[in-house]
Parts: sequence; structure tokens; C-alpha cells
Amino acid sequence: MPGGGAGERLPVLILTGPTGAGKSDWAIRLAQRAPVEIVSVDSALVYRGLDIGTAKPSRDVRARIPHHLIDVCDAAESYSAGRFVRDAVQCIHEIHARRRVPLLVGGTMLYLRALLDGLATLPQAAPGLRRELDARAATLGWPALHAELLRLDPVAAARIAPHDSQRIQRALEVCYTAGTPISELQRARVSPLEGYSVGYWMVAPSDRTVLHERIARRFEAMMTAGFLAELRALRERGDLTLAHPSMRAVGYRQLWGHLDGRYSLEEASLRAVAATRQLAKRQLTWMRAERRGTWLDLGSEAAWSQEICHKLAAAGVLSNRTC
RNA sequence: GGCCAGGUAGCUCAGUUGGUAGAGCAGCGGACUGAAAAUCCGCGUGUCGGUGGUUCGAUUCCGCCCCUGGCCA
Repeated sequence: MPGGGAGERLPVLILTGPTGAGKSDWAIRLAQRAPVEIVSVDSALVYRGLDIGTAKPSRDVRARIPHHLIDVCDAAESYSAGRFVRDAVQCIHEIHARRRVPLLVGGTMLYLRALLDGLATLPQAAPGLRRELDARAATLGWPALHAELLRLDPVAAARIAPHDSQRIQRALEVCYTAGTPISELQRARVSPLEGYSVGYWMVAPSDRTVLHERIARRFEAMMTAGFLAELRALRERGDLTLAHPSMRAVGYRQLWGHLDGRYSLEEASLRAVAATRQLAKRQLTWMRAERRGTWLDLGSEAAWSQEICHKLAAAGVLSNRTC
């Protein structure tokens, strides 16, 4: 067990919120006055080369403040919730070993839940099998594969919709590679953060239209900063397709459609902004359902960072006079 | 000014041989165990431009007015 011997274990701080709420800015400012290191909880920031469209913290900022789990894999790779949990746990241990405090920042809610509640031990993705299932679905349709799952794992099939391609595929993949129904394997999960003191906050404007405006403005800024050129460069590698998780990221996917000639730049932009709003909505649905942590409005950054400084002072990692 | 085509949901449009209307997109709510910025489920949100008339009943037919686009002046 980490932190053993030194008495009180250091805390883990979590700051989440929908895309565009300003989480990163809050985290960076806090890191300027408290001994925290930022651990990104973001399924798109992990990819190298996706910078502008993911609103990735700049090299400059990252040179001054330690950031983790950013640029950890190639855009042609497929990162995963399982890999995130392993990586994040390792980061947390290492940061604690430096007598510093990990601040987990991001809005990929599956990753956050996987870290907090644990992930069952399941087989990893099997690309060959997935291709095979995709091919069968293309001719038979996903409901046919859902029917197949119903025979192999009725419990899983009952909670997966007949057109939910991704979950049907994953459930069948696990049934075939593990030889055990996924619903049975999923029953066991152990939280990697069991026993830690976890602080959990969610930033979101109380008025959704404020978030929508911020998202629209941020997209415009991304375009001005050269988002399209960034995507062109990624396309020119020649090995990336819309099937890669990195290229399915919000914004990239829609601009890719424009570069394919499927729609005008204006339409692609409208679709990108709408997709971002939809992402934010799904994130908010997670946060409401999770029922953990404290909601913070946009204006409460100062109070929040003050609260954290007091907490860290109490934990002995920050002297009271720096607060 | 004249003629023509339109005015129906936030947007683009369909429709009602007269019985107060429905698609796509957007939006809203929800689910979520190695692709999750993904994938999926649910919900129509409306002075049918305005105003008179005909009619048991008008968004639909008729008159007038307003607005938009096009053509002719």
C-alpha cells in the first residue's frame, strides 16, 4: 500500500466539469500556489498531435507546471479506460512519493468512474475479432448480433440496446475471448483508490446557455489558431482514418468530413460546435448521476483554491503562511 | 408600381380533397465496465404571417394587408 509508514496518506483531488467550463485554467492557477501536479483525465489529450482541437495546455504551461497523461500515445493507437486506470494509479503513487498532491482534471467520466469505483478484470480489446464482428454486423445488422449475445449472455443482452454497436461488440468479444459472460466478470470491481482521501469538485455554469456561448467562442478561437491545418497535417500522415478513436474526437471528426468534401467548412463548423454541446450535455448527465462531490459555478474559483490550500495545510503538505 | 413563387417547430422543409399538423437537424432528459470527445435509448418544443369572409368547423377555400425572394417596369 502506498503512503504507508508516513502516517496520514496524502489526498487525491479531482476537478471535473463539462467541456468548456474552464477546468484547466482553474487547475493551472491552483498549481501556481500549491504543490499539486496535474493528472489529465481526458481521452483526447492522450494523443500526440491533437493540440489545438483538444484545447490541450500549451508546451509553455506544461514546462512550468507538471502535467501527466498528456501526449502519452500516438494518434493511430487506441487508448482505453483500462490503460487510464493503470496509468493514473501509477501517477498518483509517484506524485505522492514526491510529497506532492495529485490534482486529477478532466471530463472523461468513464475514466473517472473506472478509477474511483474500479474496473473489473476483463480481457483487452481484440482487434481481429472486432473486425470480424464489424463485418458480420455490416451484413446482418447489429440486432442480429444482439440476438446472438442474448443466447450467450442474457443478462448483458438485457441491458444493452439492440443497436448499441459498441457494447454488443464488446460483450461478444469478452464472451468469446474469456469464455465467460461479461456480465459475470463485471460483477467484481475493486476501487484502486480505496482508503484514499478524495476531494471531488465539478465546475459548470449554472446557466447552460453560458456554456454554449463559451463552446462557440472556443471553437472560433481554435479555427483562428489553425485547427484545420493541424488536422490536415494529421491526415497527411496517411495512416489515420475516421475509424481511429483520435479522429472521432469532437471537432476532428466534423472537420475531417469537410476535408473529405462531404460538407462546407461552415456546415462542418456548425456540426462541430453542436457535437461539443452534446458532449457537454452527456458529461453533465454523468455528473448528476454520480452524486459525488460539490458543484461550483464559474465565479467561485478563488474560494475553491482557498479551500484546497486550507485542506493541504491541514494535511501538512503546505505551510499555512503560503495560503 | 405590376406579375409570379413563397411565409407551417429554433433551422431546412413535408402535409392537411376543410375536422387545429410531422420529418431531418438543433434542443432537452437518460443509459454508460479496456473505442467513451465513443455508442445508444427516450421526448415535438407550434397564434400553421395578420385580418376579415364563406362554413357546424379554416392552417387548408376567398378577399384585403404585411413580409421575403425572383422577373418585369
